[in-house]
Amino acid sequence: MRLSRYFLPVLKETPSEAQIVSHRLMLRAGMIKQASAGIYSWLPLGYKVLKRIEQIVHEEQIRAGHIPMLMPTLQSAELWRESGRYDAYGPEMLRIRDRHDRDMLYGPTNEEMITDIFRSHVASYKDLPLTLYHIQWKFRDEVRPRFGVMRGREFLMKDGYNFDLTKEDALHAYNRHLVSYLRSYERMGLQAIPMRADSGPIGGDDTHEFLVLAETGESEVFYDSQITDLRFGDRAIDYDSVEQCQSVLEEFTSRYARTDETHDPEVFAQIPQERQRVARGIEVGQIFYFGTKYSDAMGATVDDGQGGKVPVHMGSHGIGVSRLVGAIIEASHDDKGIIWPEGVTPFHVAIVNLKQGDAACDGACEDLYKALTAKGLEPLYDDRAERAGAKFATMDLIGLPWRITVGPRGLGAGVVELTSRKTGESEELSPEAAVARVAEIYAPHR
RNA sequence: CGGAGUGUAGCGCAGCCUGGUAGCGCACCUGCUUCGGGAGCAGGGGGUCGGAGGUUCGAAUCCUCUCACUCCGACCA
Repeated sequence: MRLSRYFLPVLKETPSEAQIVSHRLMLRAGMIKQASAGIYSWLPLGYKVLKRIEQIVHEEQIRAGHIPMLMPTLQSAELWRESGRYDAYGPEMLRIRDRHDRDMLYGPTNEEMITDIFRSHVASYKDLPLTLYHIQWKFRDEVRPRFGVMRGREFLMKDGYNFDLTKEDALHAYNRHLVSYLRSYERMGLQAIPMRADSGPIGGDDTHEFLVLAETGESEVFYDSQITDLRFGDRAIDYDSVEQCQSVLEEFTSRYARTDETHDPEVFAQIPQERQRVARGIEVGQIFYFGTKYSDAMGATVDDGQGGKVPVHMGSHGIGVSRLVGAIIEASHDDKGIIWPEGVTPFHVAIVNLKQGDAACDGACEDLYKALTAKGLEPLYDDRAERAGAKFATMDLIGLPWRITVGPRGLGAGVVELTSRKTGESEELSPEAAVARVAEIYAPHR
């Protein structure tokens, strides 16, 4: 993409409504524009990041054997009356009446709808296990939306639902989700710690929340410092293996890690003092096992193969996709702007032309652009007639992890400069070597 | 939902108390100079001061109502 033809409305000054760094940077980098309280338009740059995150979530869910689909944003109140949640959910649910006076709602979640789909089409234990998911906009009419996309009213969420014959099978689904979530967050350059949590309005017995540590997090968290040394890494995992998934769960949940909702000071005190940590975190996902709560209420049963019908065991699992955009920025920025992890960056590499209009510089940039594109990379080429400082400031703000700087001085010596946004370190390379180097950097991310 | 605020150019703000030609910085347009970390000078365009009603010769300014948004707290992917 050539910056002169892109739509990137960056701001030099910080809009006054933004309090936390991710919100400020998203506004300044031209990623979002507020439409009304807690509701945002995603401008091109923000949209790109959102799509990258969504793509990672899809890939990891599919890898785990979960099946993508799409349910609507608007739902009929009927299903919610059946489960008993139409009244129970309260004013957070946005209720709408259509022209025929039918009660509708903008879905805050989809347990009812998915259970309805399931019971319509699945009647036998032979069709289990089954895990369906979608990534769709949700609406929760928060009393007080704030922090930009971190606590919006409309938000994009991946929500998945597993259907299993037995509790054991459903707990395997729970573990499978935990593993797939760990992988997903790591691909996004994040460390998200599973913490024992409270089930809230979804209901259920077993639940973990995934939290990204950040000073601006909304939840107070308590953990054993050993947990932050854990990495899932690129280990091979067989998602069908009960043992493997179980052992990952044990590895990542055996140490103390809880939110303030479930924090137990007595247990916490048993951790060696030097390993006790109190911090703040951002919730970026949650997994639940809730047994037969919805299948009982809504009659989702299967033949058990022995002449009887049994309600299926279910769980639901969510990743806050739009919230992750903010969470990643909270976890990765400096005073100049955003620093995108390679896995989610909107463009792979910046090309900064220091002397626009100079035949040698323009030509070298064009060649770089073509060569990078040919490698399947997406460069953002700053071809504006701006001064060097302005171009650097823009690129630092929007946070592309790598920048190739092309100027007459370097070109005279046959080199361009490859700079890491994160470390600020530069190396001088021939244009060909720079392209090869960038391709190599991104190889593990594609 | 309790408490506190704010709405004036695309963004950041001043003006309001004490009514009298709507202003500053950034951004934008034109020209010249500049050109490896948000350039300088000169010129220029852009506002029914959130909305409605009222008081007044006259309202951004005073009064009433209303809408929107933000912040603190309690609640939540």
